[in-house]
Amino acid sequence: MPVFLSQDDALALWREALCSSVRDDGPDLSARQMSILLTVYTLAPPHTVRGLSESLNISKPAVSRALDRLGTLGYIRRRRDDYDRRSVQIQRTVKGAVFLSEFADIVSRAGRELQSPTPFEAGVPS
Amino acid sequence: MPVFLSQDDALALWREALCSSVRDDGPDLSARQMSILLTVYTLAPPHTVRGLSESLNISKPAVSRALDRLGTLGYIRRRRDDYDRRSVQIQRTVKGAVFLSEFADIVSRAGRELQSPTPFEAGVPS
DNA sequence: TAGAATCGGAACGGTTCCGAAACGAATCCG
DNA sequence: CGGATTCGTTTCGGAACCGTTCCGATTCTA
Repeated sequence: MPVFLSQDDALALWREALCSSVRDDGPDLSARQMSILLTVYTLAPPHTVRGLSESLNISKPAVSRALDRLGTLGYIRRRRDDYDRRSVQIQRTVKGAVFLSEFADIVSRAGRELQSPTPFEAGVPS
Repeated sequence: MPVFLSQDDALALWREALCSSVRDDGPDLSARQMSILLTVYTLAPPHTVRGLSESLNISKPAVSRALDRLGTLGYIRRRRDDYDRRSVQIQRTVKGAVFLSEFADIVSRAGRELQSPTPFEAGVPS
């Protein structure tokens, strides 16, 4: 079901979740790295370097490097495709699933704690 | 008003919004950089390097460098505090407000489109 | 079977980031 | 006044990342 968020709520939700993750010493992933990780874990496989590169509009080497980083963190694994041995399939790991599960909790909690009154108007500088 | 999100919805919302931003060639901000930007724009001023460093559990030089990056993008501005000239106040800019407003729209749209269309749209092998 | 196309990744030079330590400037305090 | 403290920034060596280009391996195709 759809969820309707005002601009202020959207930013407050994002801030609360992101700051919580940062405060708890979560890995400092870039937007690209996080989007790759989420794509691999929430959309149907198979996931390849080329597919991620095209769907996210990122260069192939950038995807490859992001996978290096996510692999170092233990969040994904590369596996050669047996039917097309040029290809590599990106696979999920238990550690990555745990990380995203905890992250989802943080986002859920941030949503639950949303207050209606705008903390401060997102306006222009004085 | 609180918003209740299941784990799956939380991750789907985050993925859809983040991937949209990445696809549209949005700046590849790290979690730390984005959390600083959101804090400056959605919580009441004044914002200082030390305050951000403590509230986000990041080292002071890391905050200073993140502000360099956000300043280069034109999203924030530094301003010497006239009452304590050791301090620097982090100020908002029109460009930063525009960026966050557009980002909020992306998040809102992602929420609105939750669990509606095309569960298996991407990455289907040819 | 030979050539073209596709796959992921390595090499390259340049930029950005990290934490620790040290810094100048400004303020506080004894 | 003068020493201690606080503030933000700079420096350092080392690591990660960027896009471009190129490469070996594999598969497709004529």
